[in-house]
Amino acid sequence: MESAPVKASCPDCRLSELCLPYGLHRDEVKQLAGIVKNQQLLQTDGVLYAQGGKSLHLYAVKSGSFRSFILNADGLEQTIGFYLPGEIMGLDALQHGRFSSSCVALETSSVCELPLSRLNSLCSEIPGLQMQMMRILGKEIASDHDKILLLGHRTARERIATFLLMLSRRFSALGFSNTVFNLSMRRQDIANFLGLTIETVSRQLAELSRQGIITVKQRVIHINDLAMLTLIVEPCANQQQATA
Amino acid sequence: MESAPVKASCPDCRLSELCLPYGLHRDEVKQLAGIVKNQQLLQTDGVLYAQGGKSLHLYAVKSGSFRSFILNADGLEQTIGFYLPGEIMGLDALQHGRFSSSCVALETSSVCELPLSRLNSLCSEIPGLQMQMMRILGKEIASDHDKILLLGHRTARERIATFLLMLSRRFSALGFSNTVFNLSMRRQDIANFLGLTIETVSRQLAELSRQGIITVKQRVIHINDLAMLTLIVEPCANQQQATA
DNA sequence: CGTGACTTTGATCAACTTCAAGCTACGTGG
DNA sequence: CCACGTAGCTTGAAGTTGATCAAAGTCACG
Repeated sequence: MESAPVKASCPDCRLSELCLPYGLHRDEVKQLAGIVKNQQLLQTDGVLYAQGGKSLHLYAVKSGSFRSFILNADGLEQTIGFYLPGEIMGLDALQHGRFSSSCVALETSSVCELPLSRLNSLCSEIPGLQMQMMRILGKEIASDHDKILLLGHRTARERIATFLLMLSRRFSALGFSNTVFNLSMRRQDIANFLGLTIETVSRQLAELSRQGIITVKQRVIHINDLAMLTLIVEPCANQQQATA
Repeated sequence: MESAPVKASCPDCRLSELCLPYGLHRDEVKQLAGIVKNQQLLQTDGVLYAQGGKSLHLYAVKSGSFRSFILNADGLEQTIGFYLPGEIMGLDALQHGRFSSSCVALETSSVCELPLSRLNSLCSEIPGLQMQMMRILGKEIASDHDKILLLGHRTARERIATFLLMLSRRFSALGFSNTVFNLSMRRQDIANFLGLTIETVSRQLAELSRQGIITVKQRVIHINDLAMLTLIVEPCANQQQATA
């Protein structure tokens, strides 16, 4: 399916502008590439790291996608987020050196390993890298806040719409289509992420489909009316548009 | 009520072990204190920073408490979190240099201002400070994940119990009682934070009170049965305890 | 072609919201 | 010192949304 892991090479990686090297000079990127360990390849459901485990690395998604989740006291999962190429995983372990969540591959995927100790040293040497680390951490925090917003005060319909738009934007940033994409996660994962049941997710997707806003064919989503989907997420923008 | 802002002095601050100076050597703490700007004093509802505003500082709570929230597209608030003394605010602006949330004082409160530029430089010089920054950011992320967990799959009763326990632990860490404390936030803020309505919050508090688990007198909460409150949050711990 | 995982659809039910009214504490001015 | 007004909180009754329970449908893969 894929050859043995190759030595990572940030300067040649097409994701470098979305990933850790963003904003660094050419020679600094090379320095960074020097500490990146060989890529690790995972099959579907392969565990990248497990809650409670010791953290020695951060991980950058090289290809494929991942799902992170927390096991609560009852042993039930709460999906915390999905990771696409260029995104950094394992940040929640920076607090105590142990992962407070688990992370599994949703499909055949690969990651670049970033040893924390060497990354920390390099941050001291390269101010731009430290800046970028801060940006990435700030982004993770801001994105978690969006999730809190999503789960706090949104209807099932709004949650689904937000979820689809969120993916649309991220695929778009990766250079893929923002209207046609393939969900790598199961309905169960979506439901769990959105704080809903699979039945509700299924019904809401069916409803959006019935209204012609999207077309659903298994895991393939086709967004027919991006504007309408946006209106669902921002009801009051409706009025604003009416006056504009 | 309080005298004019005084020059911050981390080495003498009783919060230093909970705040940014944690883990630093004596002389490093002094260096840090050197960049901390004068404290800023805010009255109830005073705005520390506003969503969209440019970020030049991080803020550490010196006294009092704060509430951060996001205004969504409809103009409705979602409370993201509450901050107690020693906690760092303004981290979500690290992404783009602009605040993605607003922050207001819940009571007469004071903060220490940490200029980002000087903090960054100092991080390069003091590895321990950079470590602590990472820890603080990791903690923020982990705590946001707990909030996602809370909002995703919890009943109203479990949310209230979790909220009370969360405050109990934080007050305890500050050296205050973990069973008797004063809520600085209104019911509206609690409801909004937990993704509920004020009526539901009121009813759940009344129910817990009726069962003798807590006593509510306006904003004063008395936890009578901490173990029972914990059981509400971790239903299956019930069974585990039964076998132990 | 059959098995199992995943998904969809339908009917019923419970939890939480909404709407409405009354209560409590607190501050202000007469 | 007390009447009044207001903001915040509580309580009750009715209404919705999404969960739960149950069954059938679809797809992938051996």
